[in-house]
Amino acid sequence: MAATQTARARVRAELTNEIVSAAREELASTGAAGLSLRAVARRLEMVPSALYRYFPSRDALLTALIVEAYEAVGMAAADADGRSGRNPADRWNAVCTAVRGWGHDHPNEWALVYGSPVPGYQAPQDTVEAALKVTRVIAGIFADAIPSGTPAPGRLPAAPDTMAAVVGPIEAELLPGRPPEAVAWVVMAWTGLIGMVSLELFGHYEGATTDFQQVFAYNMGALGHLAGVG
Amino acid sequence: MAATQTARARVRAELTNEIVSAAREELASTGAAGLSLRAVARRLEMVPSALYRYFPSRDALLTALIVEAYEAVGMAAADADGRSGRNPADRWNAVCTAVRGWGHDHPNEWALVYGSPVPGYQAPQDTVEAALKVTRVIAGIFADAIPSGTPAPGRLPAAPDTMAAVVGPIEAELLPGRPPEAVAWVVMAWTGLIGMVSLELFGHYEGATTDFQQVFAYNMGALGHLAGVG
DNA sequence: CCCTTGACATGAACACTGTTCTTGTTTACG
DNA sequence: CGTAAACAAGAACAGTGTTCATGTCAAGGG
Repeated sequence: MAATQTARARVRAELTNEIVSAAREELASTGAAGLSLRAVARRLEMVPSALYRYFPSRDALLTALIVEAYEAVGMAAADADGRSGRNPADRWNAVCTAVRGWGHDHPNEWALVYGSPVPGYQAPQDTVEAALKVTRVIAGIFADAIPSGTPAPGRLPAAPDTMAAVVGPIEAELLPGRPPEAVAWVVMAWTGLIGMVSLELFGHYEGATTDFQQVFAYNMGALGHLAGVG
Repeated sequence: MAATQTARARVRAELTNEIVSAAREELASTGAAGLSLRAVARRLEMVPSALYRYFPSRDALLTALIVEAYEAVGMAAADADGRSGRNPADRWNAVCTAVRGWGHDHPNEWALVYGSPVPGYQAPQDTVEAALKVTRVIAGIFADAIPSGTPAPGRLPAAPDTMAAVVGPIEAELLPGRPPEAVAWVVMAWTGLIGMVSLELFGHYEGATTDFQQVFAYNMGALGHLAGVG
């Protein structure tokens, strides 16, 4: 029967969620590299091998967490964008603040998705789609800030002719009709945002400043300004 | 006697170097998280516990590799800077290319220093000094490009008054007498360079472009231009 | 010169890890 | 009702970092 099937499937889905939740808590406390499948099992009062009925390997569990994290940070960015007004600069700054805030609240999840990849781990296709969420938000701001057909300002060096072809796929999807430089702006903005939060969370500004929040805000503002949403 | 002491100390130093070398090879092949102390011992035909005479823990061995990597990438940057001419734009581009090239040649070392920190690992003071090498090279280019006392151009929003105090320590050391915005430029440039290479090596531009080399070159050029060395 | 001290190497052991396999047990379906 | 599949349990394997007791050897002092 379909009802019994769904019953079994439902308890299975429930337990799968519980496993992911336990893994998330474990990740939050011990970090990505130290995430132990056995510790997750202990937390659930299960035997380690039982987890293999739900996830074929530790990497599969990690993948679930990665997708979750990508979607969470993407949601944080989208929410912040939605709550801010129509001004591109405000939207950009709001997104930067939100993304950085999420990273501070979930440093281990951040390291999991934006840190060094686990050796031998090959990102499945599920993750790359989830990873695009933040990019889409940023590209959306730029797409609104740069009307279609706008010529490139002289502030930036002209992109080489091949640039459009090089980044063709994402340009067509996210920034149709915009000048080829626009893709570079989005890449610069995204790279600057993710890069700066990463380097901060990974401790690379340690001792360089007494109030990184201020440096971050100024730099993101400047970056947005230069890239065209200022 | 001093001679005998140095003899023993010398063989000890030699063996220490051999251990680090073996660890470096091991790192290059298996990655940072998979670096196994026992595998290093096997490579040297030693018993694992013997390594503890030379390094108190696996983390200490990692620290040695981290310092080595920082110095290597810093050397690559400094060499490229030295080989290029006096034009700040050329120097900046040369450094970017060199740093990215080093990262491509040593992806695991890159992940070790710029990737997610090992959980529980606390960076000793040795590493932070070595980590500054690249920063110094970049700051040197900016210091030469921006004569002391130059007012900030209107291209960037003015830095808040507190900015100078916030980043005071490194400003005084690396960019004396430059406008407070100069520090932000260096931070932006360094962040953009390290961030972009990191995100590339960690696979975050996968599928976004067919020729990342070109995107990188263009973006670094634009970044340098905007930050004042163009 | 002997003899003690300390550095070194060894191998066994401990507490872990991810993963697999075998053995029941329960649950759904023809 | 009986069968086949899903599940849980526990033991086992190979691997990890680290510690400890034991043996071995060179250096230095009395």
